[in-house]
Amino acid sequence: MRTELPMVPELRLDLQRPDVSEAARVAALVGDPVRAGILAILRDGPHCVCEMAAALGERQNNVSNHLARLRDAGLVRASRHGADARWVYYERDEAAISDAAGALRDLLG
Amino acid sequence: MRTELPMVPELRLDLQRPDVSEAARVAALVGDPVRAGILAILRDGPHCVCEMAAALGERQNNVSNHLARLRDAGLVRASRHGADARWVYYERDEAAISDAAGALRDLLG
DNA sequence: CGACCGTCTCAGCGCTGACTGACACACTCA
DNA sequence: TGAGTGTGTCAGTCAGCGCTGAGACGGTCG
Repeated sequence: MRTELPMVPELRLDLQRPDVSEAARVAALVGDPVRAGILAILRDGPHCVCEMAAALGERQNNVSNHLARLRDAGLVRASRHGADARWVYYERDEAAISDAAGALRDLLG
Repeated sequence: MRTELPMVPELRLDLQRPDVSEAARVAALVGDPVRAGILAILRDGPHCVCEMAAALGERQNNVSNHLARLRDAGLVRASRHGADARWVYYERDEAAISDAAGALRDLLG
């Protein structure tokens, strides 16, 4: 039972709408299990699409779709393999991910 | 241009599917702008539903719906006002929110 | 060159989830 | 007791998103 609540209800209707668009945008991206799994797999270095698809139990084009979302958001980068350019390796953009984590930390304290 | 990539493509199909269910669950919750706004407003102490609805520009029953989602997840607590029990004040459960932030920090580094 | 491979793109479909309106509930006050 | 207020709940509706299949692209190897 909280005692610091005001004894008389005093509505505070002057509250400003907080700007949480960035945090919500990032959280909605990470909120998908496939995209969260991709970011988790890429923690230990670059991987190609087929490796991640196999690890996640998802089809390649599906993983590719989610990778495009993460790429558009700037959270991952793509680069073709030097020896066999058919393989596309993805890696995390740690700077962008750090910014995203900062927005979430600002919201969740 | 990364030079530490293997010169010959060696598929690593032994990757384990990482467990990101908790992080994805939390992120999907925070991924909604209304719920993110609620958590932001509650950073400066308890507020009743009508205050948050006014600040967010949303209807009371809609905010109440989102509060139920956050309540079921344990991120917020509800308590009726001592003087006028019609008002329901919500406050953040900092322990649960800290756990949620930990799961996201573990994923985003 | 042609066959094959890994990846990307996109229309289509199905389903989840947010918003709404109406109603019910708990409480206060005249 | 009745009206009025703040909140909760629920079915209905609809936009949005994820998954799929088919096709196209770029690259490799014979």
